[in-house]
Amino acid sequence: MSYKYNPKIIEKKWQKYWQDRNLFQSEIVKEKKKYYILEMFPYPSGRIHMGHVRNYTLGDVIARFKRAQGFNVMHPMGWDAFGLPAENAAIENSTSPKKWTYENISTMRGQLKKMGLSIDWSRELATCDEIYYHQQQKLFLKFYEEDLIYKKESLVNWDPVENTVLANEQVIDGKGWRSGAEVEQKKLSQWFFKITNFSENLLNSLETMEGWPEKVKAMQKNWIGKSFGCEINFEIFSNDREFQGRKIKIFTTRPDTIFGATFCALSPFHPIVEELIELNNQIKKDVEIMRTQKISEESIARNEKIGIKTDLFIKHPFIKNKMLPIFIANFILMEYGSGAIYGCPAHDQRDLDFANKYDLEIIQVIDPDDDIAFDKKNAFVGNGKLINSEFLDGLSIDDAKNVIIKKVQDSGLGKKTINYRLRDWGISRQRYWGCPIPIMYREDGKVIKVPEVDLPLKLPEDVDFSKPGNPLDNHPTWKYTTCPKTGMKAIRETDTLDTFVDSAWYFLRFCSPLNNNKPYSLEEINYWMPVDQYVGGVEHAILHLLYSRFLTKALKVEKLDEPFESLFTQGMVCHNTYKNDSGSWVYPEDVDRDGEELKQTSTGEKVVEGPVESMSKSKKNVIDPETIINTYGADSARWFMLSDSPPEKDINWSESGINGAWKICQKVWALIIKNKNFLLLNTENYDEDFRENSLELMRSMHQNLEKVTKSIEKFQMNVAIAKVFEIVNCISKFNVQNTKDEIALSISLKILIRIIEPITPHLAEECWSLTGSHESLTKVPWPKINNNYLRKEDAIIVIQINGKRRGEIIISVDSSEEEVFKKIEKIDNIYRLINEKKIIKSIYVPNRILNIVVEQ
RNA sequence: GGCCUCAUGGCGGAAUUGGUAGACGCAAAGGACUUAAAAUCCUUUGGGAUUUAUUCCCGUCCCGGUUCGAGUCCGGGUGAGGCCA
Repeated sequence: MSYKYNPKIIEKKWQKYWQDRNLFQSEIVKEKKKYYILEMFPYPSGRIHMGHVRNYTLGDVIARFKRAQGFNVMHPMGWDAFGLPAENAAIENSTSPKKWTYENISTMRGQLKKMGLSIDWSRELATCDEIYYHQQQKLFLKFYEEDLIYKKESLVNWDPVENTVLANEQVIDGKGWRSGAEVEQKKLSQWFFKITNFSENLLNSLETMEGWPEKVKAMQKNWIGKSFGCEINFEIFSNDREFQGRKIKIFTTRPDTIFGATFCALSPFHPIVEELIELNNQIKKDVEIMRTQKISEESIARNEKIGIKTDLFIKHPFIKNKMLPIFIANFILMEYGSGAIYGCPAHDQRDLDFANKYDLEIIQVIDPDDDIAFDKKNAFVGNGKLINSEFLDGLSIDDAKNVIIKKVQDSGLGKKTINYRLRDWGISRQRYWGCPIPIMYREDGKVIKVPEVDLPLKLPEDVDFSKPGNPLDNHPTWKYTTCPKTGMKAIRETDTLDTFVDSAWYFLRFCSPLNNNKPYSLEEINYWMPVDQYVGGVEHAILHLLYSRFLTKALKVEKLDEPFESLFTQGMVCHNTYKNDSGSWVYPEDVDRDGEELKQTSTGEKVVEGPVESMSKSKKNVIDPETIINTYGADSARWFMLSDSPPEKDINWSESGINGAWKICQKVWALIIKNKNFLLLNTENYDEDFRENSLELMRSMHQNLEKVTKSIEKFQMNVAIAKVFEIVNCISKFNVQNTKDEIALSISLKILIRIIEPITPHLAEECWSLTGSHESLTKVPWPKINNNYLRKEDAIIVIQINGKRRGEIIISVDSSEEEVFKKIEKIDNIYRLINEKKIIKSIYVPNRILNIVVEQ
């Protein structure tokens, strides 16, 4: 047998072994405790990348670890397979999105299998499978009936050249990514999920979700953005009888500043504005320009604040004869509050910028608690006491809010309101490669559901991508149909569903992926859900995770309220970037190190090393996982992904890192081969009665075993790896002197093999086969930690004088303070420091530290 | 601008949650083996001082505090990152 470990042959061998025996197939076993481990499923872009390797290695370690601990583990895999890139590929390579997607899936499935993941492939699904979107269409109709889905006019990014709707990420600097045309805002009728019905629920549940990172919970909390505010109805003052005396409902989160209000601003989409533009051509022109601008919170913050002055005023409710001018302003969202605000320039930066621009009055109503000077450029938004505010004077901001809200309510002017930043979830996409929406519009104007028996409503395959716009809409026949009840002519909905809908329930579908009658089976869900551990990138902290939580709640599946018990967000994989003289990015494998100089192999150009950044195709700082697996083996790649950096932090890919991983795999193999005769010893009943160096070995084995176990549980894979190193070092140094030692060594080697299985499963199985066992290591339980070996006979006690470390002693465990004192008298260095000095006090922590405080 | 994280050797990072700072790995240097290289193995490695020791001083971004004792807790600052503006 060779001392050199050859992963190429051995990894293939065990992958086949696992597959042939269906070792990772999972089914309900009522008497066993279940464990559902899930990693965020990949988009089938073509090939796996290092981010996937890290993500799925982490999940697989947990899956294998939990299996070893006796859990009934489900570890499925699928494909987030709908989406825009398939359409882009279709246009570029004149292939069909379906063909492109399934080919990619096939490639990537092969790559994942090469990683040796313990996945239950019998549960594989792709969201573009008819069987999957068939069930999703049923869910759509269910939610439509329950009034959780509705249609309304909404703004979209419109590319006037491509004649198509753009996703936010396709708008770059306000221009279409492909055409470069100025993107316009266009109103389209679109489908929405009433996620806002669940705002409070989604917010409250966060409190109880202990398995989630605080960071992610904080992001979701901000996103939902609950705030208390006040609606106040203001009366319009105008010379025009049309408007005079009418009311405008204004929303504010700062009702305390009402005496500092100096203007009113309306969204360009406000109903009053609709009337105004009919009367005044200039306003109409200006508003129309304003309406084409992108309006989002972000762009509002960045864009210049622009207002259109109207002839209207509102009457201040508490200051007699005070009139505030009404503007139409580009920084007011119709979707937030009531689409109308009053501006208090002294205490809101946005309002101040606006007031300065249009030369409006600025009235300070808050007197800062601290001596902070503020001026015409910087609004004061800190804490303070009310001034210039009549009956509010002298109150704190919070008190003033309560008083004014009460006053507003008592006088019938308005009411206290709770406001959420969270908007309803727009799920319409004017795209082809997505789940068709099972709705049709009858010629009499009625909206008709496609009957369940007619589902799935399939995507047509003969589509033409050469024309701009939505291929479904352009299809010559697909959208023309007839109402099944009346026979009237009808036109199908040509929007498809946002791919976030696909991924918001796939974790439920994994429980019964082949069920053709229902989206999910209750029995399976009751057993498997919730997901015990979800692992994925933090970039999905808000949308995907919030949508998944919403859908789970909306489905009301018995007691299931939250889908993911625990969440872990792993860091990214980074690499150095390289640029050549011509300024273009260079692939790392195309860089040659010639002493200090870097050269591009293919062109001979000089190369400059740039900063370390997350791997991305655009910067070419990518390493292909398959190349790495072919060269070093999957086990080395897996080891590297877990070592060094904590999983939640970014990891930097390095040649020396993967080399180190390769070396340790070889080292373990060499260690096992060297001692393979001892592996055959029967160690079943030899767990006690070790002495001297074998006792030493057993102690460090069990101490480290405990640390490995706890570290994996805490997701500190880098620490677990460090402890495995210590175990390897201990065993390597061990000298066999008698038969007891042989047993101790044999036990230790078997522990080592068992605990590296989650990390390097192929290597571990191969080593295990040398023990004479004919069983897969995956069936062998995790080693038991024997507490006898954790207990020590001696303790090292650190001696401190006045808090400074002055030495240490070794003394039997649980010695008293007196015994420790007795012992240190014999130590010159310590004795000389405490001798003839008055001991003021001493602090003794048994088995750890003795601190003696002496008079200086 | 608001909220939230984080800051430890040349590098990635440990540290029983207030109790020996720098585990483990990488890199580096020296040595062994070899005709040579690779591989492997051994030794050293936070900085400084000296009397080279069971020595002393400094040291976890900076300033201050609490404590017998602070990388860990509190206050202030600086810097980096994230989310929301």
